[in-house]
Amino acid sequence: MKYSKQRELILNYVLNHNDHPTADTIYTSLKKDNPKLSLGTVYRNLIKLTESNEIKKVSLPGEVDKFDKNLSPHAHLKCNICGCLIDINSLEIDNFIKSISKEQDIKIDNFNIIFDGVCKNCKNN
Amino acid sequence: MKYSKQRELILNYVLNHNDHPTADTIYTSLKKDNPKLSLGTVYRNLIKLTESNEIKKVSLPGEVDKFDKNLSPHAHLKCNICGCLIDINSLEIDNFIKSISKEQDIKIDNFNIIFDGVCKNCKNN
DNA sequence: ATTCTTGCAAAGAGTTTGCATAATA
DNA sequence: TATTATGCAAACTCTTTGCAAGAAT
Repeated sequence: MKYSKQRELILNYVLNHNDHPTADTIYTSLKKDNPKLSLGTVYRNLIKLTESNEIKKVSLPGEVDKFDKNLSPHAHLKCNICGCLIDINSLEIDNFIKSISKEQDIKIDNFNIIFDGVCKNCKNN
Repeated sequence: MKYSKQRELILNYVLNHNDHPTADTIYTSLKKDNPKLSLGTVYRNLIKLTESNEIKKVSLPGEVDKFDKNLSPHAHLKCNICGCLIDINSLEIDNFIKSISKEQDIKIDNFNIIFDGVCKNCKNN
């Protein structure tokens, strides 16, 4: 993979944002200082960065794909109140994967877990 | 909601298939005996049937939406070998939801859990 | 010099929608 | 008769792709 300034900008954008940006968010934001940047380039680089495991893709049903700097296996919670999407890191996930694999006699290589509900902040305010 | 023959056909199709059909699969199949059926009608009815909780929608990342007659909360396993998509019904899921809600201090109303891996059949053959 | 990447625009897949007509209640 | 649903086609959103020009090795 050859170096490109565009790819560096895109990667840095994702690494510096905790809010799971979309391709279009990244494009619109970076275009301000890089008027020649094209949306195709953003898509192509997000795919490459995902394939090289520098970032992760997060797919929510009925929503545009989002990108995540958090590489560890984790779940997501979509809050119905504030609309935020937050990472859920927990040992419970690993326990769950292990016990369900054993119980169901299946092999789990990867998972996609999304909760709909209310985040900690909204729940306690 | 007014009765329609098209909606009945679409609902029955989903109820009689265990393989999580897509809108297009349903359309193509029903069109054989109902040449005037339109894809728009299929989409509109699948939305209505989902809203009235007669069927469920299953969204897999990067794949077309699928529809499911299994109304109980459950997970899915996508087998990397045979390509099948199977329902995972287990009490472990409920335990997981409860313990993670407590641990993270969040409220979970709904979930979307998809495993990638190897199904029981492929694993043991 | 060769290979990879870009910008641009067009095409693609899947889904939704506007509208006149038809069916249901 | 009033409301809801249909068929058809066009529109829409998100994403991918072909190609000639430009940048990196």
